Amino acid sequence: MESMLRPFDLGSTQWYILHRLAHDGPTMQRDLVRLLEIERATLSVIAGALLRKGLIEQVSGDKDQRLKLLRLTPTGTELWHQLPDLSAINETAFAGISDADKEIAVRVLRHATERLEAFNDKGSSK
Amino acid sequence: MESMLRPFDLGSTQWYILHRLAHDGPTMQRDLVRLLEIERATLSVIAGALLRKGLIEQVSGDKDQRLKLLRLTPTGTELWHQLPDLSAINETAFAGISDADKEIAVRVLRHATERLEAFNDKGSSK
DNA sequence: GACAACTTGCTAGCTGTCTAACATGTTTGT
DNA sequence: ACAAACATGTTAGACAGCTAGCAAGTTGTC
Repeated sequence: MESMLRPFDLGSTQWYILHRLAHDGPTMQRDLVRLLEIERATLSVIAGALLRKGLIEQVSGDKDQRLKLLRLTPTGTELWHQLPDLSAINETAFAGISDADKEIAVRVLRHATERLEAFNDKGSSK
Repeated sequence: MESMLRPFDLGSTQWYILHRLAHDGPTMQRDLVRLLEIERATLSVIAGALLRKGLIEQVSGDKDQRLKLLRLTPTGTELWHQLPDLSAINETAFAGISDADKEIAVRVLRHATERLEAFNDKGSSK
């Protein structure tokens, strides 16, 4: 994914943000934190990169001045349409693997993740 | 893993390097690149961090002056013995998952990785 | 022996991730 | 109404990873 995006000077998380803005319209920064499951601070830096490149705009909310809305600029929209189709990545990776096996893999990883998060929370609260 | 090592000011890859040096003795930097499957440049930086902290030594080879041998210092050995047991991580993550399911998960991920690497190599040589 | 090719390591610059600490704005509770 | 608590975003400093390009040592070929 990184290597397909490199010619466009984009990273994978930058792509996810553009994807969201292109498909679901302007989005609150707060909500992107939940959607992408990254920290506020991480998003702040990455959004800063997209801002710097002029691909998105950041507008403060009306009612709640803390909230900031992210939205594609015309430049950003134009770039989005020029990007290659990344679905080949998924198809390449999982071609020839049965749905049953994919489901098992997902389940194993999800359970491991949940257990490690619980373990970590327990340890840190002590 | 990161959160268990944080109190000791170590990152996960730093731990892997110490692990190798503690269990298998001094190792050539070149070989660590293969063992950890990271780039030369990445190892260079991380070894630099361990050097800075005085946990390892870096010695140029006799015959081939390019080669550098990494080895634990007494300080590094001492720290290693104070580190907590990280095997709990593995046990926590995969407790209650059958061996068969674990094997399937490993297989799915390995195949996906191999296919993506092949895909990537093909694309870049064009 | 000399020059080319390869190997090894390093630095610079980028991406992404995190925690900690801070600034601001909103809500809540007295 | 004012102070405390909570929410949102930013900056700073770490860690880990990558590519590109440079420097230096080794090897191989003519």
